[in-house]
Amino acid sequence: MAYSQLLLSNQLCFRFYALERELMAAYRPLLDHLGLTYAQYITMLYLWENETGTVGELCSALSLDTGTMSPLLKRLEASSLIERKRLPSDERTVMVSLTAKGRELEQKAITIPDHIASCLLSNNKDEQGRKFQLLREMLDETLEQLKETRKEREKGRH
Amino acid sequence: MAYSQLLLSNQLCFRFYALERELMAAYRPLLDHLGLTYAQYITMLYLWENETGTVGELCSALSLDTGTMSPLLKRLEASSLIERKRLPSDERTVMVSLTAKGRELEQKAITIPDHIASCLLSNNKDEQGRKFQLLREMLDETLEQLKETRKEREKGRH
DNA sequence: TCCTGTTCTATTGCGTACAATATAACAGAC
DNA sequence: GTCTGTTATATTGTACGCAATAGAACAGGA
Repeated sequence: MAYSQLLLSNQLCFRFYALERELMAAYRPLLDHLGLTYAQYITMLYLWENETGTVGELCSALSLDTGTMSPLLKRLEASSLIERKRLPSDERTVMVSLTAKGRELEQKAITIPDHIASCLLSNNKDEQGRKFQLLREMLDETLEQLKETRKEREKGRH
Repeated sequence: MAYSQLLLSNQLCFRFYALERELMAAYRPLLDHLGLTYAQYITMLYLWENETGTVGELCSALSLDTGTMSPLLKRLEASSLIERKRLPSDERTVMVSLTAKGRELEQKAITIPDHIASCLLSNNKDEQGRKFQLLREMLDETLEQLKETRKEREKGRH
């Protein structure tokens, strides 16, 4: 027999894990229509917002590893949505920027947030709106707490 | 310039995405100690709780695809933590069960939930306890809503 | 200039995650 | 018993996600 803390039904983290994948499943048909994966989508979100960015800035903003970002950017470049150019001032740095085609794609994406919201919301939208505001705050707090704990852990190892 | 709904900072889903990976990062050093990944860990959680299960039951309980579960179980079997046997009564069905070694591993795992909780909690633990109760409820509601929407979407396609 | 250490990106290897497909075993109709 | 359709699992191919490593470019000191 299992210890109660190890029961799946008691695990907050399993809920996050399952919810994240269910969310991705909600995005998938919408993003298929744009020819993007979710990781590629948030990369485009960053670029629609900032026009350009280095690989490091993208990794940092999206909390992604270079081992994920590097091939992802190559695929976006292969789709002609972005360009990659090394800076003349520092040949180590790769600057990523939108192509015309990449900029145009934003028009196709603007309906996505509303569509996802309709998957998340049920009946009484007003109450739900307040609830999601609260949820967002709790997620931000939790994320901040996790990052802090992680930093301390990593500091302790040096 | 980007549309406000497409701003990363406004996206609830990006928070889930980032939080899920930060959570996995918190688990990783603990699970490394057991020689498990998170997906393998929740599979073991299921088996510690239920002793046995078919591949389909595991997939359903953990919301995982057979394409994920099948090789995962092979790795757990290679680590001698589980056994896989086809049922004599129905040769299509594979029954998964714990080995003695797999059952023993639970002892090493019982400290993990407390450790993760300490990564999630900050100062005033009492208030945080209530907060996480609320968070859990909201995650359950959201997950339920997403699954329902998904079912309707899939029903609509047939 | 040469050496050393750092920074920035890319690559490799392993383990998910999932769509699509394959395969074997079963169940029922005839 | 054979055919047909269904069920349960496995396999293949693509794309993350991340640790570890590699490699090129830069910065500063002797």
